[in-house]
Amino acid sequence: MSSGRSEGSRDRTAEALERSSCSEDVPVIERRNRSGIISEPLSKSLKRSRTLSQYTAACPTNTNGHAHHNGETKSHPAKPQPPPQPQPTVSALAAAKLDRTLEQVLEGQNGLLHFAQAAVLLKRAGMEHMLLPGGMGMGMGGSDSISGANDLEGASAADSIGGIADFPYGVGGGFPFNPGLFIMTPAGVFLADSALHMAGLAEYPAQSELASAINSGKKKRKRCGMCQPCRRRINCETCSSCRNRKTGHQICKFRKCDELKKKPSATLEVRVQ
DNA sequence: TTCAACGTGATG
DNA sequence: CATCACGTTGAA
Repeated sequence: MSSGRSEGSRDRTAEALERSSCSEDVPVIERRNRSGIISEPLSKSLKRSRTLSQYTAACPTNTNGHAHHNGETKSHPAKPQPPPQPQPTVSALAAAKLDRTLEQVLEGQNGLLHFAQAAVLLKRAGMEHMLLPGGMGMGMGGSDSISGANDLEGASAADSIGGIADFPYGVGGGFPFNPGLFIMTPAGVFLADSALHMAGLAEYPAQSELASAINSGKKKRKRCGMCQPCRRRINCETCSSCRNRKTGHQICKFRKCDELKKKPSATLEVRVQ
């Protein structure tokens, strides 16, 4: 049980450092691992933490100078943008992007499709008419609009669709989709798997998993990457989780995502009818 | 394969 | 309720 806690003092520094400066300027303590884990800002996936734009655009391709890190943990004062690769054709790029998007969306959102993304996916599946009768609204026009993360970001108006009240189509009004196809969460509106089936997207291998995951609530959830704890980059090394990391396999208490603290069921608000 | 971390049951 | 411990997942 209470094994050596001799390390309590030595990591005080790290803790203090972090405490005093929320703006991580921790030059020294950036690497400690081998069960000392410290520095590594969450798992790699969260290093490029899914910022809002990523939730919607889900496209880290740094092509357009649209580097726009929102809540991105800016550990580096000035991030030197790696040289953009020579752009292929727009359509090729868009296609690649879409594939990426799908993957990332499927993974990143715990199986929930963000509305904007869903729209794109549906469109890709030739169902855009279902979403947008006139091809208007939410910033997605023709296929050309897919070419940039911009429009998706624009579409990320969905992000601000905090509630159904803001829903552009007024559920039950002109909205062409069965509301039951959507899952409302505090983070936005997502497509339920039934909609994915309709869109033929269920064929994606991950989909069935996700579907069952959603239904059973059994899938490992991911940190949101945006809450305070998520943005914390240093383990306190003093909490029980840190102390018992070897056996406990738990993230530092101070880094535990707020979303994950909640019960999964509390996050998934499924609208039926 | 390794490692970080989530889920969950057991325990105090 | 907090903590511990283990199994497991998911990413690198």
